[in-house]
Amino acid sequence: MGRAPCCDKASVKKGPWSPEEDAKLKEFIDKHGTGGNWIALPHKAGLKRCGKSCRLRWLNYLRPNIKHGEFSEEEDRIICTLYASIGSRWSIIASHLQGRTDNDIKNYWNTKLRKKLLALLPSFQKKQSFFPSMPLQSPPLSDHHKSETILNTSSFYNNYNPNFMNVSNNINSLLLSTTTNNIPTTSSNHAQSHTNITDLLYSYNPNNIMNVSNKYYCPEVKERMLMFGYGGSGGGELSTTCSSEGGGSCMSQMTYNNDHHRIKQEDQFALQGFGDQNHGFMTDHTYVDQKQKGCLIKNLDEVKQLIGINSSSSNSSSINVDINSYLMNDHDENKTTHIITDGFYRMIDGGN
DNA sequence: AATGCTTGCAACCGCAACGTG
DNA sequence: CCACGTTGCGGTTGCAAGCAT
Repeated sequence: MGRAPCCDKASVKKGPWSPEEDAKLKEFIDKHGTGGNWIALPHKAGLKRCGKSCRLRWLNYLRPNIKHGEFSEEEDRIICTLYASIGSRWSIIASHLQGRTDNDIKNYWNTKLRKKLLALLPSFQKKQSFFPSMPLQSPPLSDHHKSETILNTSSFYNNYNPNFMNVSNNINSLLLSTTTNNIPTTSSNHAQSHTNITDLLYSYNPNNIMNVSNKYYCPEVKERMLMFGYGGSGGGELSTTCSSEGGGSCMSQMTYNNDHHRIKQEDQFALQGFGDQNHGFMTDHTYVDQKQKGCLIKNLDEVKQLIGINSSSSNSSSINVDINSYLMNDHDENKTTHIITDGFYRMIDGGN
């Protein structure tokens, strides 16, 4: 037995909104607000639309101060930074970009920005093995996405070369220098594997392996690492056997207990601060609230600072963008979560 | 000019979280 | 505490426009 539909699908219109519908919705909300009830709104406004559809239309298109059009380099960097930190939490990312909607950012990422980053991947293809003992699998691709040739995760890791630290000097040059011509694609823009870009963003830095304990636990990261195939034992547990010594030959060791609710509730603490105090980019050392223990980005200014676009420096290459050496300090004794996530920024920063 | 392919984006869908009685 | 309705979110899809052949 399925859940009750949110509206009578037989009597609601679907598909693109007409200018008349837009005008009706906008006029109604301008006059009366949403009334705190989107389900009832279309009826009151005289629209033959589902409440969810009205809400979406308003939020993504009709509400004031929506910004459409090209994303700036700064916006690119912010998106990349936040994506590397928190993953596909588009609403959170959108909250850091004035006038952008989560849908906009999601589309932009999926169609353009990810390609820029993927363009970096061929640099790793011919490299030597780095995670030979670490089986990885890609998530299933939707039909929409299956047609594209992708770099598989295993080859990415298996072909690691420490020299990849020097691939690019900074994120700015990365974002500017890559073109779609470099991208190993075949037929569909939809087909690039999320796995691969995530691998890129999460690529491992051996210099950091010794520093990952007692850092700052990022539940989203833990969750996502499993989503992207690091968890292989089916019951939600993963234990990657590897050495964390001698320069590091493994990136993670963790146990996962399917505690998604807890993870979700910690979202509220996300974006308040993040980083690795051992790498000297935190502005203070009081940011770890034992109650919160979140993956925390303090604010946009900090993000900008971390990625080298603060007011004091327009040269992002001069700044160590070691912003994702998070975060591994799960105080639950039943779990250990050691994940390396700063490779991306180290990589584009030349490994400093 | 016609056709097929690719791209970009608006919109839909389903699920989880949240709020309320 | 529970049930149920609503909201918010992220993944996915459909389609129009642009591009290549």
